[in-house]
Amino acid sequence: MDASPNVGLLLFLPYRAMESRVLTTLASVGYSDITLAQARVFQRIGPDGTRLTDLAEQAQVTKQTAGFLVDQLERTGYVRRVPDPADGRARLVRITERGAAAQETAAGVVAAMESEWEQHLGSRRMAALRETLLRLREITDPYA
Amino acid sequence: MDASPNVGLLLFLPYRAMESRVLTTLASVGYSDITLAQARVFQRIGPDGTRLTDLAEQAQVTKQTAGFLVDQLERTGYVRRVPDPADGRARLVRITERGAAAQETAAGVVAAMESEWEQHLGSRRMAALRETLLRLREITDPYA
DNA sequence: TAGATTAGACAGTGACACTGACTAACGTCA
DNA sequence: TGACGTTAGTCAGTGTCACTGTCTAATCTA
Repeated sequence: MDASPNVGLLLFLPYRAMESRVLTTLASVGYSDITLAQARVFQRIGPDGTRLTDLAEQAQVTKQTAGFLVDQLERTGYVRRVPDPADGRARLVRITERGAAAQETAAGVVAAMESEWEQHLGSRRMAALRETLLRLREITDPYA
Repeated sequence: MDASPNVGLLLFLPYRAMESRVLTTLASVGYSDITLAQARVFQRIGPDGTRLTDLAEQAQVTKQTAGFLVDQLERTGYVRRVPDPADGRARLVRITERGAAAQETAAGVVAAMESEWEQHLGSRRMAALRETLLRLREITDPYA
């Protein structure tokens, strides 16, 4: 198993490396009050706001869990809830200015790490990787 | 972000798909008392047994957490602890027969899923994916 | 043999994630 | 239009996971 790990595990290793780099960088520049689980929900919020139920579905957690995480994000000022004009039952989770700033920082880290990978793999392999993963997504992401 | 998700997220999606398929399959054939966190530790156990500290390092959790998970795996009969002949302080975590049976089932699911992916991607792309991920591992896995 | 290191356990705490039960708003259809 | 099923979200309670800090016993080193 160490000789040739399965592809699932091989996918996980770089994913985890990126995730933890993003989080430690965020913490080091002042966003130390955000956790992994919060980030996973946060990154699914669209530019015009997203409903709690949709966030829960995409992050594959229950509505209750998503609500709990959004509570925390709201308390620390990264998001706020506003009524959904289209549906009186629903509310939209929107990113605040603080949230947008954090998002920008995170995007920078992601870009930097991707370029490190490209350095190591070569741009051709990197492009092929991206394309292959997009294809794989078709059969592994129920929300694509 | 939905138009072109970052590579980190793209890596995560198939990984999660495989992980959850393995777990649900295990549960459906009688191994319903194993959790995700336990599985992550379990799959790092070598054929001759592995020390708790090594498991903790590879799974990137603390010794305490690893010990907690091994406790559970021991209680449900997947592993047992035996003294390490080479070091009186240490004990080796070994896979039991029940554990080996579960491991075989899991390996079957992984193989089936990989072949699904190969069907979808074509064998050439699949081989390239595997090779690229192995290269990426060099710079993203501290325990490679 | 004294001192530093290492393997592992115990206690306590906080973060997630779940099920189940509930309210309120929406949509439909007779 | 009003009863009925559905959907959005919350509240309460529970179990799992992962952490820090502290401790012991065995091992290694000088």
